[in-house]
Amino acid sequence: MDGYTIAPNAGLYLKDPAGSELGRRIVADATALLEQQGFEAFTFRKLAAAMGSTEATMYRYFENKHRLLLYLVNGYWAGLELRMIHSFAAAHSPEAKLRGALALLSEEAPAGAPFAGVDGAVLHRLVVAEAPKVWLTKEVDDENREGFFLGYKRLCGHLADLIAAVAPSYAFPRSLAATAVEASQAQPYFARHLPRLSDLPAEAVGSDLESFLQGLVFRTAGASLS
Amino acid sequence: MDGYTIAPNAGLYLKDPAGSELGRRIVADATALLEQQGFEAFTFRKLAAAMGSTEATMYRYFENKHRLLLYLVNGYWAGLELRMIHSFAAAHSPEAKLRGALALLSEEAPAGAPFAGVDGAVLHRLVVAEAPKVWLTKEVDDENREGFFLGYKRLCGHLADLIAAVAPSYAFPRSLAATAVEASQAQPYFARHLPRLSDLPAEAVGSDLESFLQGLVFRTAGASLS
DNA sequence: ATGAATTGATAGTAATGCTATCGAAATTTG
DNA sequence: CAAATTTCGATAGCATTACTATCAATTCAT
Repeated sequence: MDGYTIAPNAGLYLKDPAGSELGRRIVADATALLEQQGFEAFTFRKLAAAMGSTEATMYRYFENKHRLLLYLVNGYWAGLELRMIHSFAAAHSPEAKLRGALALLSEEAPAGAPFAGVDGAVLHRLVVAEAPKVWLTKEVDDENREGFFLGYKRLCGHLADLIAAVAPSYAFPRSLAATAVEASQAQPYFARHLPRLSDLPAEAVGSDLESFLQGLVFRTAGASLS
Repeated sequence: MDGYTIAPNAGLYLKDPAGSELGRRIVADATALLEQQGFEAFTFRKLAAAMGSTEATMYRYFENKHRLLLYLVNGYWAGLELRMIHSFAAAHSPEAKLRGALALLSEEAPAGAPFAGVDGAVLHRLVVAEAPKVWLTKEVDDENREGFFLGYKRLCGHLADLIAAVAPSYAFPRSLAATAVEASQAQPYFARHLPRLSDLPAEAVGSDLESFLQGLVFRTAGASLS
């Protein structure tokens, strides 16, 4: 957020949307429209119409809507990583860092949005509902080679490192980290839409989610909980 | 499989594909083509061409490709539930049942396919790669009301019941059950395509996945591992 | 054997994803 | 300040997709 920026976004756009007013409006309006319509129903035509521009212009910034979604999702993860790193400064033990990281994952309405003019809660809902579609495609391997998933991998990496630090003998720190992050996204969604798949309340999930995640990670890794 | 069948598939088709030779071929060929092309690139036209029939005929069995996918995914889960229930007969304690259930979840190439002429391993890969798309849509709530996710909810329900039996004081049995099932699907995918998100080997994931899941569930719930 | 259901064949429509061209406006550069 | 370049809006167009409709041939049930 401040000063240095983690930007694993290169290659995701044709023209950097952060570099122009129009580009920033595309990102902001796209986030809102994507969240409201869902990825399948979202089109560049609708987006252009909604912001009084044209389809061709959208294609000048992003190759297609899949890349646009990837850009947004990546920005979300990069923002989360930044806040996570920031939170590490206040913690002194790896246990405390891990606890803080899991608390961050449990926030439904992240404070600072990584994009200007984008509501953090809306972006969060968008990511929860659409992010898996970003890697569940036949192009995963190509896109992974191009570094399009670095944001997510780095976020999980921090968590995995902390788990390994807290419980050096645990055999699956990366799997556990990824599982916890996935659960932090899936559980609130299930709580709201498929409540039989969750014990969390449909709303104000935050604190329950946090204690679920803490238990999941600390106990599985074999470290005591504080 | 034998005798009584769990069939939460009503409403997913326009005409029961299990009731005709053509219908069964549609299901079998669709599974193969979906797995090979991915949901986005898959079309009823291609399917019809591949099996020497016509697009219109596909639409006589399924409203659209989303419903078809739902039908396949549901069948997969129903089949898994059946094998799980079957495995319970051999186990005597809830611990043993839970352990057996997690072992089943770790199989990459399930033995008995729920559809005639469908390779279990192919269906498994299809479900891993496409299943989340089935509930990550704007129509979740409607489709949930129509019972389209019963297969998955029941499967997770069995697991949650066992967790609750094994660790009655644990607060999040359902969340843990769903998280374990999700991880059983996501981890092999990550191992193969985004290996930094997993500690499992890219292939022959089975036994490592099983020990990861066992640890995840038993230790989180607070029961000892056998 | 006859009526009903099933399928194939073909056509057609609206929407989607994407590319191309052109000129006006804005911005940069010399 | 003028010229060159980039940016953007406007419009058109095309192949594909998702889906519906119609009709005749065939199969199936009674």
